[in-house]
Amino acid sequence: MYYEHMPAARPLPLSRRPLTNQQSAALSPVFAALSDPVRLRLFDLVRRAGSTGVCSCDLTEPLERSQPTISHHLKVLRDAGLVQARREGTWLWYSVVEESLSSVQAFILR
Amino acid sequence: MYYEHMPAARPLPLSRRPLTNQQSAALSPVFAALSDPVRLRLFDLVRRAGSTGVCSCDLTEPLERSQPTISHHLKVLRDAGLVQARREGTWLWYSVVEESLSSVQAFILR
DNA sequence: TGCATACTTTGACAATCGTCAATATACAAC
DNA sequence: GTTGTATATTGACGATTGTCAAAGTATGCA
Repeated sequence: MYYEHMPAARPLPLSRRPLTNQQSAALSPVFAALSDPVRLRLFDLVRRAGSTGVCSCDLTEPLERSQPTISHHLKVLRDAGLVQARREGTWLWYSVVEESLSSVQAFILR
Repeated sequence: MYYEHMPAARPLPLSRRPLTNQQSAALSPVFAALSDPVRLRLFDLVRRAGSTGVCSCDLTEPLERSQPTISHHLKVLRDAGLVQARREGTWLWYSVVEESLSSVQAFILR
């Protein structure tokens, strides 16, 4: 059953091979970024704002968390490549990175 | 921009409303279950085994973790509803719960 | 320069997590 | 019963996490 015991002459197509260590290491941070309920709602609010984006200051109230906490969560989402920030004066406008969920989508449909 | 300021007379369709606290609380454990690289590969190996399933004893070696650790991770995946176990003698055959990723899929396409 | 606003970083805390060794449980065969 | 195999649970450990108060940084304006 373990894949090492399979014949090597005809390798499976790439997508049908077991997830490699590197693949899982690259993918798990995306899942981790969405593994917190506050971050899930945060990402949803940002996505809902569309290409215009949403000011970070408008996110603390609906999520009932302190401003540093929201800033922390936004950094996690940013580090995972899920959202991006665009500065406009003192404001930061957050918007989702389009197709950032494609790796998750690919894993589901794998 | 905050949704409470939107007119209430014509509510958005259910899927276009902001993620509720309950929805995020129900969804985040699924993401959390897949947020660890070892569990990601574990889930992938189980899914790869198809409806036949795979014996837990065949999972410790490829993942290079101790038996209790694999057992722990399998429990996390089980609690998240991602995999299920069927006993056959002393063996436990693990298989994925079909459509267990539908909630994740729904969130992505939301 | 100074002040105000928007946001980040630091530091601390309790809580949770991933891991393993040791132990316990479940089942089959004898 | 005993013995052996498969899996789960317990307990401990360091590491990471979510949270906030406090302090720091950045930008704009007077």
